[in-house]
Amino acid sequence: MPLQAVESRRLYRQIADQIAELIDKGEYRAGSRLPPERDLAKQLGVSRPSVREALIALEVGGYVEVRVGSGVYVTGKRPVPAAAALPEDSGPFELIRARWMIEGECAALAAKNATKAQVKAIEEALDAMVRDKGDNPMPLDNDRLFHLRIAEASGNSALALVVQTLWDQRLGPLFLRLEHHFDTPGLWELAIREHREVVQAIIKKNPTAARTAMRRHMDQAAKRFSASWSQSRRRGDERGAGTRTG
Amino acid sequence: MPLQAVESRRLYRQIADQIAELIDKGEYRAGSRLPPERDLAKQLGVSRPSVREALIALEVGGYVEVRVGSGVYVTGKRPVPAAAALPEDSGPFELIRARWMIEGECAALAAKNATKAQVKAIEEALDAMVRDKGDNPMPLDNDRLFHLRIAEASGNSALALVVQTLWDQRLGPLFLRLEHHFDTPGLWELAIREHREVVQAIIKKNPTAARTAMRRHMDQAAKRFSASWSQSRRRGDERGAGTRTG
DNA sequence: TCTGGTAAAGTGGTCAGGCCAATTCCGTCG
DNA sequence: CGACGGAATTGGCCTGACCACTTTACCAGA
Repeated sequence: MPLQAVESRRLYRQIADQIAELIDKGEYRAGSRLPPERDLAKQLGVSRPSVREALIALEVGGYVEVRVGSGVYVTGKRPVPAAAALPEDSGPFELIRARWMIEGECAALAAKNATKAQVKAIEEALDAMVRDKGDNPMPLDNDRLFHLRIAEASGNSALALVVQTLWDQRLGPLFLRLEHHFDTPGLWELAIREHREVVQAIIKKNPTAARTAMRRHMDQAAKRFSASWSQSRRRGDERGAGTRTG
Repeated sequence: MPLQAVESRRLYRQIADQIAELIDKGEYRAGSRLPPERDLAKQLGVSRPSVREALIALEVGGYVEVRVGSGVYVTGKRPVPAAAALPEDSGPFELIRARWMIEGECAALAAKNATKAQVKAIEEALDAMVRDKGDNPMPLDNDRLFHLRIAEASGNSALALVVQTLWDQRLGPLFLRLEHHFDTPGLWELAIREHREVVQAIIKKNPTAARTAMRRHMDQAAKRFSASWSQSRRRGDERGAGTRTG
């Protein structure tokens, strides 16, 4: 009975993690076959449907390949542990704080290193944001694009990757509930103005100003978020560790 | 009978595609609830387990969110950029440079915020590294663990996520070739010494020293990497943008 | 009337057992 | 020795059931 009742995560996830761990540990090597579903079920003390669900999760995750009538095989190609995610209990402010730090440096580096083409790409993203600020989901996409292009202009693709990863966290279930609070037209207007300041600092090749402008943008974003946050979550007790400014 | 026998793909994939299509077509909007599993099963002419498998596939794909006792909800967020990866042409130095910046701050924050338990966890990782420095794949795992725990001790889970993401990039094809160059026992000894300095600064709650120690560790890592890099790649032309110091 | 709690309905989570279809394995026959 | 064919293995899918959690509706009490 390796599985606890208290475990709140759904069973198929526990099983999938367990199997994935065995694979990582080298228990089952790439190309080798996993035990039959029935055996796994018995071995783990769960039912076959649960094992099947776990295997499907692993399959869409690319960990294993299922061949009918033959068995389940380990693919071995672990294409970068499919996008780690933020823990459930972490508030959005930690995320914004991380972006404050990282994107501030990105802006500074971009001011130093950006090519003309990259500057143009950044301006285009900003223009698109201005143009689509009425439409519902669009400004957010363009907002993302703007920040991504600045990160790319830093000349460090690892930083660009990080910015992308952090931005993608907004797709998590936690943030979905909040995003529609942002649709107030006035708020987009403010965000655009802050963006413009960042762009101007980059054009002037002034790293310090670019960093300051980006950090200010993040501070304002935190404030805007804060309003809808406390509004939609009354039992709030965010620890805010690492959230405080510096 | 909407489903054909000739269809060779597995049933849960067909169902998942069908539901995803309905979502894309706007049949079910973001945030709205899907019909109950039982209804979907009847409506599509399949059994509930098959519907469940499809929903799990959609869930790990990020299309929907399942809330027990309540229902299945559309997240509305499509692509799930599933683990962005570093571009092929980016050298390892960009990655190290990004870590220089981010993990330096993590160390500083950890020196400020770490709990006793977190400090202990960091020390344990270091001890494990000392203990396993002979074994082949182990020190790298413990190295990863060490850096991860410092990031966690920063109190900002978004930063921890970033560190994890960057570290996972080492699994990419580019880096696998190089890692075995690190197996020289003397190099691990140096790395451990650098780690120890970071730990001591954290224990002393000295953020500045912690940041400096971590950055020095990264600089040294870059140097070590540099040796095996130029050695295994003669046609070198790394642009090194963003790699230069600061 | 309003408020509070409790019962009931709704919904996902999991299990058991079964049958079918594809694949694989192995012994037999040519 | 090789080709054939049947049995065993294994995944695919189904029926039906029971449980736990959430949401809703209703009724008693203030």
